[in-house]
Amino acid sequence: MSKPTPNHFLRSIAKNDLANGKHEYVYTRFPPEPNGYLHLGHAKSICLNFGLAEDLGGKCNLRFDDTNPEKENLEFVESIRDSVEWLGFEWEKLCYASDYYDHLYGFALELIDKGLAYVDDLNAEQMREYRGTLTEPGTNSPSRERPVAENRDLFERMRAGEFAEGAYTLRAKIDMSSPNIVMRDPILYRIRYAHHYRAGDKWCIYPMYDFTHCISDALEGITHSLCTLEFQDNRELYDWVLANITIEENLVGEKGKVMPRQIEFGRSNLEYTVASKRKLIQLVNEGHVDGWDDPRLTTLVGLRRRGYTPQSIRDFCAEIGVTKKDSTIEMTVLENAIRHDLEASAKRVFGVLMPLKLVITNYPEGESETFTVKNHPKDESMGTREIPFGREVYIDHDDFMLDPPSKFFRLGPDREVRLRYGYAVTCNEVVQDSDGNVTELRCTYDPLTAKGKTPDGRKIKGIIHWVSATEAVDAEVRVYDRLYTEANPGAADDFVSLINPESLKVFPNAKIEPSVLEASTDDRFQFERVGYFCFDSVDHKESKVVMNRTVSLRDTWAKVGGK
RNA sequence: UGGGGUGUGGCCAAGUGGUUAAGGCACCGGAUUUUGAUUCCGGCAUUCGAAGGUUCGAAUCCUUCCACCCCAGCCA
Repeated sequence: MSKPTPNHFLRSIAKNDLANGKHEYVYTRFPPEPNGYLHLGHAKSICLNFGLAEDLGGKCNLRFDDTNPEKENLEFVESIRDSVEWLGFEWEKLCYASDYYDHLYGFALELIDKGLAYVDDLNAEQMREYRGTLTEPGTNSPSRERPVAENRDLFERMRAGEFAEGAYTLRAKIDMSSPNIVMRDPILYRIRYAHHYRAGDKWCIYPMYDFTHCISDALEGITHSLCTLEFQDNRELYDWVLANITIEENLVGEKGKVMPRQIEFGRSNLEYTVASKRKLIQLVNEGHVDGWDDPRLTTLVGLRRRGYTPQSIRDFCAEIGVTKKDSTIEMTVLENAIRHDLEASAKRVFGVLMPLKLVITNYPEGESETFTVKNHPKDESMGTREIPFGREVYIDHDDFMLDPPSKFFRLGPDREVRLRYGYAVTCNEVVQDSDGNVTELRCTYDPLTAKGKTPDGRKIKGIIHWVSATEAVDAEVRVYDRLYTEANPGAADDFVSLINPESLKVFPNAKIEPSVLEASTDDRFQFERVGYFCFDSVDHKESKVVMNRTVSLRDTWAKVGGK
């Protein structure tokens, strides 16, 4: 099932760098900011960075890009670590940009001393005005020609906490008329009196991303710094910083100096989902979903709770590829990945979501039997299990119609259907309540049809699943559907109004075959003819079975118009 | 209108001047099937954003044009 390694452009670059001796090894890093939970987009980056290193015999660090204390915390760090591990990747080193604050400060001093950075007293609004526009060059700040000694003094005092937030910034002295706005004297440091979840209160100045990221890469000996397309303009600054500081050695990386190269790749979006952190926070805070791990979300914790396997997500990432253009992936690609994995690995069981009692009137009262059935139709190594059968069983409401069309291969008045692994039964009587709802079916069975046999050779097209009425386990089953009614909810003004009201259907009275109770809590099942299910990691207890539908089976009947 | 990018079937995506333009997903047929599942076979771009040009030969090279995305946070 594991696919051949896809040869995308980044892999070609890395292999080429190895082949021509530019690098002796490939060293990548996955650098999330710990300001939220990881989602599928991050999985793409994780699979890319860790996968490339794995593939080419290199290394990959997990690095927290934690330079904005106001948004970051330990809970996110732990969740991110957990998700990366869950996906099955091992980092060479666990790093934090905040561990480089001392080094970073030193490099800032170096730039000041070289006359390549200056302390500016423009406020945010003034700075915007001086920056110019997309089509007009900026103008130099009055502080731009501040003498080196004064810059150094001011910067040291910024660090010492002598100034208010926003009073000063440290800026790189590059070119206010650069066509690339990133290069118009970018801010390197800002004053923030904020507690850092890791560095505590040691600092009141914090380095900006553009200054931090390239240096972090260099310190760790990263060879290929992969990031998304929107950082393409930042690459010029990335290179500028590294070209203008002195890195004697890679302080925490491999020996020898390497100049990391930033290369960008396109993001992938999934239809019917949103990935923006802001929107996810809104969904959680306004209670539209159950939390960051709501099974309808494509956060990694959500997908995990939904029943997605790490393998399926890795396969998905391999399937969508890596290119230099942003893409929008159809939901079926993700679904195919998990179906493919679970088809091979999930144990088959019977589960009935909407139970309809079926009484076999000619089956001896008080008697019962058990059938020994395969846990997987093709994989003998998965063994067998016993399922109890008796006079009363539950079948799914969907498998009965009062007035079925001819194409409906299931049960209806006077129709015959096979109870899978058991006998053929014919429906003789339909019991309805005063509202006309079907409440019970009374059938007769043909004792000669045990175990799939039909001695007289008659064809029984319909086969349905069932569960013993006396032995079945009660369960709550949650069936999920896409969270939005439109393919690109993120583009709408009010994405909340696009939430699919049927994204969660709860079946509180489901009946499941008893063998499920013997399984471990992270086992996954195929309810035959229905879909793939797992136990809900939050609400499932021994005393109350709660299961989630990961994904349905392909259903050509539903497509024809059955449901 | 400045700069940086991208355009191959419904969605992804190989392809880097030379057989009939890989593959996956989706879709449509058909076979097998005690899951309308799986599996299996078959179909699905005379055409690569457009128009010119170079060449014996182009999705691949050149020119022009068009479309879309990103950049004016003391976020990352």
